[in-house]
Amino acid sequence: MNRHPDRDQIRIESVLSALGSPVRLAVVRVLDAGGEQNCTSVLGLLGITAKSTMTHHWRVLRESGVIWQHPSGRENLLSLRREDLDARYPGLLDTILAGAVADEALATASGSATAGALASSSG
Amino acid sequence: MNRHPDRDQIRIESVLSALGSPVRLAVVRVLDAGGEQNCTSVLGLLGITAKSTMTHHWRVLRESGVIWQHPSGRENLLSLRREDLDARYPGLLDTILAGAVADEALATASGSATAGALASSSG
DNA sequence: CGAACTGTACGCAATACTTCGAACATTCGT
DNA sequence: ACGAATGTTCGAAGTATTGCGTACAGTTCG
Repeated sequence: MNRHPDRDQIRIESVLSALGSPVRLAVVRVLDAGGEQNCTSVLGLLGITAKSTMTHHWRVLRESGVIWQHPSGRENLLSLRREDLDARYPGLLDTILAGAVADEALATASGSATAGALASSSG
Repeated sequence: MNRHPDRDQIRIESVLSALGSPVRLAVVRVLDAGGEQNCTSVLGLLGITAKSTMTHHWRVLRESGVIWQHPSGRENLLSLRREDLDARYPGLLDTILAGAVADEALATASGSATAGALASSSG
């Protein structure tokens, strides 16, 4: 049921497409900062209210090879596939993550309300 | 008329979203390998037949800050915004480009017909 | 077993993306 | 001015994405 792609099945187009969404990029940032978490935890840090909406995004991130998703008890733990992504595309994840931070610095300069959510998760 | 974003206006989400499309990623690879070219040249290397379709993609790439597009005579020359992208997201472009090559190596192992188009442009 | 908790599956509506053809604007060569 | 070449703009069709609510499945605790 998990449908994780093999490491060699991961494609850059799918990864970029998955991370091209503000919601999913935010998810990745949360996972990078906070490590393995359950769906509700990540959901709480975003502006999405419906769980079914996020189930869709987990799916996109999972099937593109960006995240692991493995059940633990009644929870479904999410984590970054760092090892695989770094192996296939060295530096990509860090560059994108750093880019998101850089973007935020410019966005806050213009005045953005949603920018604070991720900034607070790093402290 | 060209609607190029300023360097500080570029956002990683837009860049990733733009490059998440197979067609546009291929365009970027062609521009990286072949330098400044006109639309028809790039169009010829892809499987798209309609010029109006590519006009849409130029627009996406241009407005996301990935390419420059400047008229020269009756042509419209396309080129990568390497300096700006490298300044905003150091290493991102090279990593993605390298990732596309790496993907192709795995894709050709499985047998892909479209893979050859880009491989030949790097020689 | 039954209740609460966590997350998925399905269907639906709104929106965006992708692609194309036809018509138009601009430039170059004569 | 005329014709060829290069792209853009517009309108339209097909497809994909996004987000939500409801219903459902599995786990934990009493």
